[in-house]
Amino acid sequence: MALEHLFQGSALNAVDAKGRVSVPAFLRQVIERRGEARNIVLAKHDHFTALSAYDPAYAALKHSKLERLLEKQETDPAAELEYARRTMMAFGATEEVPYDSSGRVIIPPMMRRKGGIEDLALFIGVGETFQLWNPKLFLADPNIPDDMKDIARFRLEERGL
Amino acid sequence: MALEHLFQGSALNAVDAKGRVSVPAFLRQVIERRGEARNIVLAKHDHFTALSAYDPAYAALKHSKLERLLEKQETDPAAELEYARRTMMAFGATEEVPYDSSGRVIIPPMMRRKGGIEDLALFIGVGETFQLWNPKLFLADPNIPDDMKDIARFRLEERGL
DNA sequence: CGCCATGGCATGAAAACCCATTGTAACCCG
DNA sequence: CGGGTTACAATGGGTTTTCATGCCATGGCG
Repeated sequence: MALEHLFQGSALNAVDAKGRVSVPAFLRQVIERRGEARNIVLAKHDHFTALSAYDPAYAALKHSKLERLLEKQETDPAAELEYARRTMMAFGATEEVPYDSSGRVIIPPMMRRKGGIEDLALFIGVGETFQLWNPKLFLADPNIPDDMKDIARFRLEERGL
Repeated sequence: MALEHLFQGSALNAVDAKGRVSVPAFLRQVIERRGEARNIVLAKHDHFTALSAYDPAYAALKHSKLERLLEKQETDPAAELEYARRTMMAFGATEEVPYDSSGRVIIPPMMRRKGGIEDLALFIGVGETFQLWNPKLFLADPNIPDDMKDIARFRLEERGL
């Protein structure tokens, strides 16, 4: 598989009182180039207290990826259990939300809690998908490279924070 | 992988008050031969206080390389974390900027700071990618060969600096 | 009848776009 | 070989468009 259009770049946007955020235009462009949809799929990130996001078309791709993973591991019962867990997470634990004409989505309350999102959302493109972080949690996470944290700090500064 | 068209040569261009720079025509030609895009991807250089730049097609190539690496390593959690870090650096820590009809890009403020770029940008083609340097930092860096510094000095002289 | 969710509108800042100027390098023609 | 001319590159400035975001209007539901 080789996706033509990849998510990249970073931005820090405000979450308003209603839980709305502008999805950065450069990410929306990728979504709309990949397919027709003006929706994004939100999921809790596998390893981080953050949200993972992508376009609906990518969800299908993700499914086939999981299948390939299973096939590699043949008939190992533990692997099958792992597969069941992952597919459940990949589809059950997600929410699809539309963005309006000005590019804003409402982050569903459950996702907002799962991702630890408060009044600021740090968007980070990571190729096939992008992530939404609470910048505070991003800076506190020991698994994030320092160079990335510098970027988060810069984004905060840009806003005078 | 072996790219057909390689970046080579050097040039010294002005950064104007708006943060704009002309990307040298001979570098733009390589970008446009490699793909359709009229964009460049900017990233902080791994080792130097300078920027690394390339075309979007090269970014996609980099991505598929990372993916293949991951699939080889099965589902080891440590490997997945490492993959997450790498993709975050490769895509989150970069910015894609378009150049206009006269071949200029605006260097985003964050990149400008990370690369130490002030009012002059020294472009250096290094094959698969090219670099943007503050000529002052270039001349001061002990890791740069003297012959390269001579070139930088010559570019400065050309401008009467 | 009031409240809350949702979608549309208004604003200020930033970025993309367009045109004009200058210098330089390639080219042509005598 | 030289002089003139043309083409293109780099840069300055001004104008329009887009973006993020606050605010308001609308409408369904209690």
